[in-house]
Amino acid sequence: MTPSDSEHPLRTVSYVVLGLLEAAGPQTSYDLERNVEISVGFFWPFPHSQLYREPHRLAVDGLVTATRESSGRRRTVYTITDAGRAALRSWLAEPADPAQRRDPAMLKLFFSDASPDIVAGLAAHRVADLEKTITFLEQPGLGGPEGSSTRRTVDWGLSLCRADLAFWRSLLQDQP
Amino acid sequence: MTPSDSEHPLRTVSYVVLGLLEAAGPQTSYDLERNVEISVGFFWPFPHSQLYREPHRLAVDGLVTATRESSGRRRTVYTITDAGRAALRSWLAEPADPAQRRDPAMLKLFFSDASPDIVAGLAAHRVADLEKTITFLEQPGLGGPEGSSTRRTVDWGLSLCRADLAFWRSLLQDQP
DNA sequence: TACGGCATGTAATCGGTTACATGATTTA
DNA sequence: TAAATCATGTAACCGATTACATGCCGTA
Repeated sequence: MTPSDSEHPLRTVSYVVLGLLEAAGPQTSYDLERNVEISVGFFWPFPHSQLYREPHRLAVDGLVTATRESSGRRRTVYTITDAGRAALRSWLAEPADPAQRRDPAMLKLFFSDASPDIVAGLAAHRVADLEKTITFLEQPGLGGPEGSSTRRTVDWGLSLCRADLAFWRSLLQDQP
Repeated sequence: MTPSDSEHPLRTVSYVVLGLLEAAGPQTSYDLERNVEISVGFFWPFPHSQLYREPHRLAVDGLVTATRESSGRRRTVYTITDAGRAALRSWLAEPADPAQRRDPAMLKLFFSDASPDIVAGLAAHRVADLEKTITFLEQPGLGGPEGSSTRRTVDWGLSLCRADLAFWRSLLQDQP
């Protein structure tokens, strides 16, 4: 075992950084932020400060290299290393942890017996939000070419949003 | 404004505690843990330590009362107060924050271009997990009577899991 | 009455989030 | 050239999670 690996345990954000560097080439933290925003961040948001701190950590462990511009904005461009690629692939090969859903509206519905009159408004808001999201995801060309991984992500988002929408709509019908 | 309210800002877990105390009556932290486990926790898990610390905080602000047994396990039973009920209802009436989804499997799929051969295994695991979950949720009588809020929660979980399952299954078919 | 597991609680770490701070480009 | 916004980064707080620690209770 080389001394460069096995330092800090990696978290989800680590693999997001590694994955984006692998998929879209060397980037600054700002580039990462932009790429997250239009892809992963849509269903797994990070505050931007994580995208500044995390690559720095990865550099310490040798999973990325950092080169800082000597003039101008002196920004840092990160590049994935072979060790980084290995870590990424190893993570990809592990079984995935179970999914979590955090839906405050659902929570309120669950406790709505304490004031049943809120259900209609809750559902109406949820329906409007989901319709907006679905419209966004249905933009032609959003996910890229058929069969690409970004396209699959969008399709997945769409099907889950539609199921969610159907639920809240049926709730509206049941108690108008 | 009385001095007892308006202290700490409340978080999601606060309302889960208040909601459970309102719905299921006075409880100990352990009772809360059990109730979370079979309901809310199914889609919004908390570590048990939160269910010990949070009611304590709520007691400080007068949203619950705490009575400690003087013998035996000396456990603390919490009861929601009128102020607590008011806080709960006020939260219920506010518009809900948008839902978040955290799905590590989806993340791996998104980055799977770095090693495409993992997709089949990923999908297979996901399908198996989702089938197990769905079987669990389909247990007759799990959600309680038709039209109850727990029942609606279960129905919602079912429809989302089914949409998720359909997605991963179609992925398996596309690339066997 | 001894033992094992259930129940109860607390302490400390670790990471996410918020907030601040500054410099570089662009545009009016 | 001044103002506004974009880009870049850092620091501190706060809460969630992990881990520990202990005591009660049922059972053998």
